[in-house]
Amino acid sequence: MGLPLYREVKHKLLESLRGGEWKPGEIIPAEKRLCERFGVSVGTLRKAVDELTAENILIRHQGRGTFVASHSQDRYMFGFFHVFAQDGRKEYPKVEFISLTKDKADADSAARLGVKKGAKLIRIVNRLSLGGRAVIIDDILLPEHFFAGMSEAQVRERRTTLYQLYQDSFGVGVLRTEERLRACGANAQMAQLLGVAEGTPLLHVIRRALSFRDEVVELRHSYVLTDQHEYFAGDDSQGHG
Amino acid sequence: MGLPLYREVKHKLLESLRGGEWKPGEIIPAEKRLCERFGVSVGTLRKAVDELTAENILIRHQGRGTFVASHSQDRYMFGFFHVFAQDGRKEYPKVEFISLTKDKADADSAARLGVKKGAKLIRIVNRLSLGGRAVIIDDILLPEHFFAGMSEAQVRERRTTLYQLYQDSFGVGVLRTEERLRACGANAQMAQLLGVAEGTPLLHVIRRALSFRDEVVELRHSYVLTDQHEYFAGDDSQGHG
DNA sequence: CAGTGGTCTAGACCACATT
DNA sequence: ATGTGGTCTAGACCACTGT
Repeated sequence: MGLPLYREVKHKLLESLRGGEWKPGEIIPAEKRLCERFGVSVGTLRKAVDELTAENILIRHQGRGTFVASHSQDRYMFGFFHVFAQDGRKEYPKVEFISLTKDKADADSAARLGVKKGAKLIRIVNRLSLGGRAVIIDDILLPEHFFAGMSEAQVRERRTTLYQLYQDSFGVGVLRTEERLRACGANAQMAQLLGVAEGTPLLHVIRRALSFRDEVVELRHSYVLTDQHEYFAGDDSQGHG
Repeated sequence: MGLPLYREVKHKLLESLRGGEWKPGEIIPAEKRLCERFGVSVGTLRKAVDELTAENILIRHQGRGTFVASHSQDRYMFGFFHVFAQDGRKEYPKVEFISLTKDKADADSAARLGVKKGAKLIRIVNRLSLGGRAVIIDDILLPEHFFAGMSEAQVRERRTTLYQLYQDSFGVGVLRTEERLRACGANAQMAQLLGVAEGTPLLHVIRRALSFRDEVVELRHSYVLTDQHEYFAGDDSQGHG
């Protein structure tokens, strides 16, 4: 044992979520129901749910209910997109599809994705603009076994974020991401796509997107032109009232 | 009122902290005492303290007591230093003092520090090494009114982190930081200090360090050589048991 | 209105650290 | 043994949302 009761409850909730009893966007039973189901008091149940909301797995709405987190335009903006104009203005990027190809994992991609070298990948390249100017190249690598049958049309014609596409069309929910940053010089292709000279310093963001089960679902290399923009690394949640 | 009781309690605790009733590193009264003092129940008091611990303002130790957060080597490593070897190894940087000079705020520094253009600054330059190799140049700008009388000897001979020096010698506690990242090419001085060619792409980290009262206490430009190292932007706190 | 999450209480007992 | 924070209960009432 040794495990606090509210942790056990949390694990039982996670099991139900992983098992698909409640899907992204759906409501989960009221606190009172869950208390009866698990045989605990409100305070204990709430502490379990508190932790799950802190981890962005559940979302509470007073008076309405508690919901399983899902990907929306807002959540994307709030939690996953970190590049802003230097003056701090927030703006949705305009996404321009460049290509979708099949590829195989090289040593670096294999290590970061947790697949074997040579494993089949789908590769998507996008160009993102902010304030009417090309600022970011996204080079996205997806293990094919999560996204079998993904077509160029699907990606090109979507009217949502990629993460919503993963979720809605492939049942792959991105729960959290982990980013590592470096600096590099623009190669010929990036230079051309961004309209800058070869060798221009770019911010290189390496993002791994993780599922519920902590599988690496996407590896994304973003190359960012930072002469007029900045990447924000702040703690998301601060309550300094 | 409209403000939940536990928020009021939190604010009262913050006032006592700001007023200096309890100083960094000191213990605060036991929960029972605080309950009596504020006339609330344990649960309510705990909820207030919960938020303050989540914000790294207080630290609880079961069986010992609750303490005001202070800067230690570990906390520095855990919360403020984000550059690691590519393979993920954590390592304390070796810090080498380069210079301490007096300076005046240019437009950019003034804006980021929240002082007037031309305000007096103290400027410290350090070189940091990881794995025996120079990897980071820190260019640190301090508003002089927070750090009057800071001497080169003080900075050169300290055996602690800078943030501990700020706290112990000037009563300036760094509570949280906010970082923005860009890419740039090495200028002549950086190139020389890092032993690379001029123009080499560097990661440029712009950190603002904030006090209790949300004053900007330090502006730090870090220039990082990322051929063998990466900057980690992950959420610190994750409890995926 | 009924149902939901949000706050709050007054106590109990447990786990841990220090004396 | 004492004092600390950590967990848990069984209720109560409030604030918000939808019908």
